[in-house]
Amino acid sequence: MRRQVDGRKLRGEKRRGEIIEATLRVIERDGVAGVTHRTVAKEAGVPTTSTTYHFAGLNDLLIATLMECARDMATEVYWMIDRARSRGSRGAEEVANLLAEALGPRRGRTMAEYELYLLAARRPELRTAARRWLDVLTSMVRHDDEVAFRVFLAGIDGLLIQGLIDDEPPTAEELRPVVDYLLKPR
Amino acid sequence: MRRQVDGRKLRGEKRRGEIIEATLRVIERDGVAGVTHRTVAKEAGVPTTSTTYHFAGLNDLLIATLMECARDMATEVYWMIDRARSRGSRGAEEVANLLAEALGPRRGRTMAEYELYLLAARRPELRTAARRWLDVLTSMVRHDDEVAFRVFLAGIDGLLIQGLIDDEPPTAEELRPVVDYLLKPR
DNA sequence: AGACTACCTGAACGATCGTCCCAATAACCG
DNA sequence: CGGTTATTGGGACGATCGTTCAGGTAGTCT
Repeated sequence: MRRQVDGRKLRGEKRRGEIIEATLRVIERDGVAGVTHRTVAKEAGVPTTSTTYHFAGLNDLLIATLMECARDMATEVYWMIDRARSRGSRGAEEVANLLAEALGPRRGRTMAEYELYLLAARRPELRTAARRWLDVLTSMVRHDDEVAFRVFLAGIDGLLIQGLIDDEPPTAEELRPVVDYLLKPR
Repeated sequence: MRRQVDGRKLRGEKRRGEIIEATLRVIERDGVAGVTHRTVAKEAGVPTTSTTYHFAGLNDLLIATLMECARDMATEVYWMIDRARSRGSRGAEEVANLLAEALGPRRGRTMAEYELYLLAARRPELRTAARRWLDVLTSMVRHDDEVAFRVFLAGIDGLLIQGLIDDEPPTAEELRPVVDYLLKPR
């Protein structure tokens, strides 16, 4: 039974985490295409070979980044649903605000998430991670609403993607009627 | 007034078109990341320098490919709407079938379209081309249904993207209830 | 203290990249 | 027919890529 952890491993895993965060920043700025050992290392402020030491290859670095990203997405959208529910009929307003935020100040992050999403489409080993936030949300909802909830999630994805190619990001007010209609029960 | 076109330019534009088609095939197979002068040239069966002659750079090649792709998408979805309308209440079935087809046999093409979509998010000069099919469809619909139609288009996009990260593509039967709910009037 | 091990890093390798250069070809114009 | 021009294609340049390697540093263990 080891009571004292290896200080070296602690620093190593800390640096590993910093590299992942730097990778995410690079993807937000330049896209997945801009991710190389050297750009990530420069962003993280570490030597080039450090990224090859902590990750078997560039592929593993992207996988680890998607894992981290998926975890963030899941907890974030979890709290979004929670807040929207607690506000009752004002839920639509809350959703519209969050969409406008994702397409405005957090636009880079949203692009990064969908790029990793498409990366998962080509690499089966990434799919469970990419699906995680969908699964988390689906498990939160009543089973008799399953179809309505799937439509809701699909609508959110579609609004975000279409909002990404707008010349200027849509405001919460513009999004509001669409979200209202999307949430309106049949 | 020139009545006789230059035969050289005709062959040149034909080859230019072949390069664009080859680029689209490369994107379907390996993604935008796999697009280089050399891979495209090999796919098209032309020497490497031919792609740099007909396009000012790799960037222009991707732009031209997105243009072509957007044109195809617009006409394709135009006929989808047309067919769905002519079938009246069976429209939902038609839409579900087309979604299943886009996620099954035409999965590579669907991935390529969304990759180019995200590319447009980063390059403003591509946005009008990427938005073309949205605009074409929006102009087809009655103005009092605008919100409902936007929700419909967003739902289609969301279902396609989510279907791309499924381990096995959803069937038309699985898609059917969701599409039904999506088309159900409020 | 000495052996051990995990972490760190500068240098370098071969491969591939975008792009340029220039000669060759062939269709068009006068 | 000679001159012009658009297209073709082989070769090469410098830059950058992923990855390897060998040596150096510093915590941990006996």
